[in-house]
Amino acid sequence: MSVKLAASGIFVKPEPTKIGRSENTRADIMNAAFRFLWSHPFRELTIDKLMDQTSVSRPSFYNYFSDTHELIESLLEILESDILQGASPWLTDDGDPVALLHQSLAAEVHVCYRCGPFLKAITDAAGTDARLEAGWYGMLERFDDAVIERVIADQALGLIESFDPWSVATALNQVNASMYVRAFGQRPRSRPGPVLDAISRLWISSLYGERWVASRMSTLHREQGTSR
Amino acid sequence: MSVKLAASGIFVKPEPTKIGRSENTRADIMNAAFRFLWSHPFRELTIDKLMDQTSVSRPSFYNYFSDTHELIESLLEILESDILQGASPWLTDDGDPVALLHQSLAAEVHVCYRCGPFLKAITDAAGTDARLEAGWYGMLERFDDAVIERVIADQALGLIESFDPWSVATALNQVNASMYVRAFGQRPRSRPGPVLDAISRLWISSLYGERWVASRMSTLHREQGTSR
DNA sequence: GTAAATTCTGACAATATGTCAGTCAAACTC
DNA sequence: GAGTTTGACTGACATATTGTCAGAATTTAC
Repeated sequence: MSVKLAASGIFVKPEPTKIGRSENTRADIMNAAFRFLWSHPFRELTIDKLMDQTSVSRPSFYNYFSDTHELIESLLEILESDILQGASPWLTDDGDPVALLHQSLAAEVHVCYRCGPFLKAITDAAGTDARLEAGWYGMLERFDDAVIERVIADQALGLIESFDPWSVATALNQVNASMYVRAFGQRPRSRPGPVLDAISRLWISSLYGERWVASRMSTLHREQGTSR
Repeated sequence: MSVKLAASGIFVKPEPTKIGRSENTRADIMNAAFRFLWSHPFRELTIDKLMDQTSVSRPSFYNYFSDTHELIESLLEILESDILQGASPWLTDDGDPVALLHQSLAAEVHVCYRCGPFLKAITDAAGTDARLEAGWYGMLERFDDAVIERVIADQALGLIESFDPWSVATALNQVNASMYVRAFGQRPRSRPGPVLDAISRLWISSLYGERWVASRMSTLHREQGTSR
């Protein structure tokens, strides 16, 4: 028995067939949180209101999470693997780097569009807790490292101009994260098309040069729906 | 009698010579907050601890601000004018657009480096209060609008390729804001040089094309200290 | 010097959090 | 299937922070 989270594509599944109420309760809480955060900001999430949406009482929350931040952290882990997976073409595959980059960005936009309000909840929550903030920055740094690695490889091939990859990679990943939060974090969400346009322009022009940008933009809206 | 905020360049000045304890107390509180946020994250700011750093008692806080968010909002207003002022060359002046843009970005980096931890406090606080969040987004939108206006003007002159200016301007401003918070928001702060490098590369390559980037980068570290 | 106005504070009520001892139910033993 | 063990659950409590208010204290006006 696994529970699908509405409109998010994220599953929180307890042990598939095993009985034990514990794992079910944990998934129950996580699902209630995700559902709540889809229509309310993180600041309105109290443990009281959250547990009202489950079958157990408020103190039971503390059997599974030490506080709301730890709960968010658990949800964040699920999200990270989802995003990384979509971003893999450019990071790992061989082939036209500009095409692969665009494909990866499209996939990332797609995932983040689908969980925008939750993404916003994470960044809001990160500001209120040191541990979660470290977790969030840790995730961003893992993304940075992956991008840096790819940039260095392409610099060695002469595809990318030789500049300090660290600061540019950091900045580019920041663009994405902050755009997703701002554009998709509150409903009604912005349409993903223009966001992908803007992000693609920044990544491609600052890494590979603007001569590639125009060709990508024209086919953009046809491609965006197909990925992932 | 005006009080200078340590290492920030921001002044909170009560009525210059007038007596009246009210305005002095208000400035006293704002300065205490700024000082506190320089070395502690926003989440650790309680009204109790804040007012311990002033000469009056905790309930007095409510004579001046309805809560901590309103206090941050007041400090934000001071900051906005500071930043806008430095960014004016590219936005309003005539001349080589790439040079002016670089000059504006350098000034903005300079200001934001000087109040990095406070900037982080604002974004953290924005996540915990709807009104402050609206104020923060409002400020970002005013920046967006100014950039859009300039982009449209340069597109009309053929200096910038014709693309949807809204999404690109939004993305570019997001780069800056999020980089400032991440790089300068926690001590030890990153050095401003590489941050300016990365930001400049993104702005210049995505707006005017990468052929301008290299020339800017070489002179960068000599220029950065002189502006403003 | 006295009255009016403003600023300040001690004490209170409200809300959310985290803890814990004790209860309850499932599952295991024989 | 009765008794025991294990783990999940809950009511009640202690704590922390917030926001309010009536009255005290201080400044300003006359």
